[in-house]
Amino acid sequence: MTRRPGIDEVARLAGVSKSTVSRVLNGAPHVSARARDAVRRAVIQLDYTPNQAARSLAGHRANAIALVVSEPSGRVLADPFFAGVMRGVHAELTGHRTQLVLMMSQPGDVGSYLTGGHVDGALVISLHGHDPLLSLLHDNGLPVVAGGRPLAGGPVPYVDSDNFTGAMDATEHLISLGSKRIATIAGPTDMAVGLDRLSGWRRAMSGRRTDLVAYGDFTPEGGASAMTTLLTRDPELDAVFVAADIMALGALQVLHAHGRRVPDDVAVVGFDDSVPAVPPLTTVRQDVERFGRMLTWRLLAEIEGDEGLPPSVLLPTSLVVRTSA
Amino acid sequence: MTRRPGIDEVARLAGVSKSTVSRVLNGAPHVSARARDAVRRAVIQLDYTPNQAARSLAGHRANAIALVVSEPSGRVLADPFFAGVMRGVHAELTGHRTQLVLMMSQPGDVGSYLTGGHVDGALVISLHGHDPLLSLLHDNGLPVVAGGRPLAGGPVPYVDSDNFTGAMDATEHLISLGSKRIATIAGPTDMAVGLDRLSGWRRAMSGRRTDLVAYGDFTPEGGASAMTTLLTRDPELDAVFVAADIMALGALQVLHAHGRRVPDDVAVVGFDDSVPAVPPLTTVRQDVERFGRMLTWRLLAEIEGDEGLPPSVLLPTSLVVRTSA
DNA sequence: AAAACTTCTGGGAGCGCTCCCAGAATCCGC
DNA sequence: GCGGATTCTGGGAGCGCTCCCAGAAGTTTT
Repeated sequence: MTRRPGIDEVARLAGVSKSTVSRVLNGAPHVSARARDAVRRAVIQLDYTPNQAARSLAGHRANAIALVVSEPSGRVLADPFFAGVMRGVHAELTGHRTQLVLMMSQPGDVGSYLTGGHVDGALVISLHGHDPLLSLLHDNGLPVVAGGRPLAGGPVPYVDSDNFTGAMDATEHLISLGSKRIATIAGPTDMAVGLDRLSGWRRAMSGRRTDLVAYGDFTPEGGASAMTTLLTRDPELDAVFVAADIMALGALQVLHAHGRRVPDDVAVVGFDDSVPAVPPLTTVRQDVERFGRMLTWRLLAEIEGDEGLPPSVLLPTSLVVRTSA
Repeated sequence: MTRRPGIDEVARLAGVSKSTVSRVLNGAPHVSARARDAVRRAVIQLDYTPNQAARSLAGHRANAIALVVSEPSGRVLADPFFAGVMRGVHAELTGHRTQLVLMMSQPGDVGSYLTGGHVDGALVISLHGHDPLLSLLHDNGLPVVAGGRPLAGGPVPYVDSDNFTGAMDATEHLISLGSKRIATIAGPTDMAVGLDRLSGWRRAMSGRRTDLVAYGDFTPEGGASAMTTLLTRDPELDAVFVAADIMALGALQVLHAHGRRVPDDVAVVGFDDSVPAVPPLTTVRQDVERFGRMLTWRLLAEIEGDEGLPPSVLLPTSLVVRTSA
């Protein structure tokens, strides 16, 4: 490993001072074209890369943001939703010389690291219940944006999909198909995404029986056991709104095992448009990559201290009709 | 944002010198119990967190490793395989005060950042063809471990699943079931994982016709179009070994659309044991979390400069028989 | 009891940048 | 043409740590 050149070697080669090299590197004003070119050439010739550590130390900036997955189990990592968000985050980050540091938070352990100035801001997703992480970070002055509305409320801006409307649309579609006994497999009740999709279902179901509710945890297994419960409670049910495609996968397996044909016997609508299934799922699409980009854009703006930002953003969803309903 | 306490404030409060505080923080020897306790108390009282930037700068250590996803498309992020690996990586990292920096590499852009001393080592996964990234990093003296055997060979240690044997087992299972016309949907030919699984199929098929091969790119869509091709080439085929569950999902959709029952008309075996499907897939299981842990352990050992390490590791696979074959 | 270690401790020189300040060069208006 | 504003440039003081060195304190050996 050959020693890396430092900024003064670049300065020497370019025939200018460290200060000028620094200015060029950071795109600061007040640099003559001649100096700029000389520095650029020297940088290339030496294959110079600035040392991030020194930069952070001197510049009081970490040049990194954290993506905090507030879920000990790591369940969310396996979720296609998360993968899409991450792609979006990454897309928005390119060109910003900002690194992405991934953290999985076991409640209580991550706070001091984050507020310790190691990152310039944090994206927190998959937040459960009244996790104090968000307010902890916010109170410490760290720019934070939540992915998904935080149940606890509070001053932290968030980006979310319009889960309520999406769920309502999905359920209305089921109703328009003539389904009579419409059940739902809802998400966890300690997350807004679970609650909101359930509310959407309830809203669309007003005037009908709304007792066919079972809960899953956004895993295929959870969807499967919820489906089993529902089938026991009402063997005659003829439709299910499943609050996540990933749970629908499990539900479909159970339905199949119980000899129900989809959509003939039981119509199924999912949410997310994230997985291919047999039969292809009618589902509510959300643009997860856009979600990730929005999240990141919002955080970077927060870090820059931009004014007049929307406190929070709600992204639209759309129903995609395929064969499962 | 209140100013963070520095190491000298801790030193003052504990009544010792900066040097001693530093020793305690880094678990260095030659510190009296009295001094150690005093420092520990001061750290807690001040809620002190060391500044990583300063630490890296002074210590010539970044305290971070990179997980490089060598795939511009970001396809791999949506793969459950990747999610599992990441969980493993994270699990192995806890307790190592080492951060995980995620990078997606567009060929050529990542090298200089990585060799620039911003990370202590790199995990490179989803490597295609003869991507020079690996040798670039290695030649620059950066500890690297590849996830999946690099096609280009070379001196870089890797961790891989025993794809060859797994594929062979899967195919032999199909043969033992009495299938006569066994096709395969193989992975990309510019990745060892694609090649090795294909070789396993070929090996098991020796003595039979091996022309029923179509290629996919480890996406459901790729699996679907490969299945369509195969069905056109031989409408009578009665079994398929699909080199990834995620592709099997697409293949299943196509089989269903073409009126083929699984497993009655066409038996299907997948690889990865990563997705629930209808019908439940017979597949080759690999322990992806273990894969990630192994990868990380190997890299950390490499960074520590441990001697006598196995150059590479091959993890076993096992056939899980369910209903699709 | 002195010599020779060993354990512990503090001082202080960097690590490679950024950014403030002050000075040099260049520009402008009247 | 000359003062004043403006653009450019270099010097150098940190940023908050680690780690080397040398000295103090304590232990063992001869």
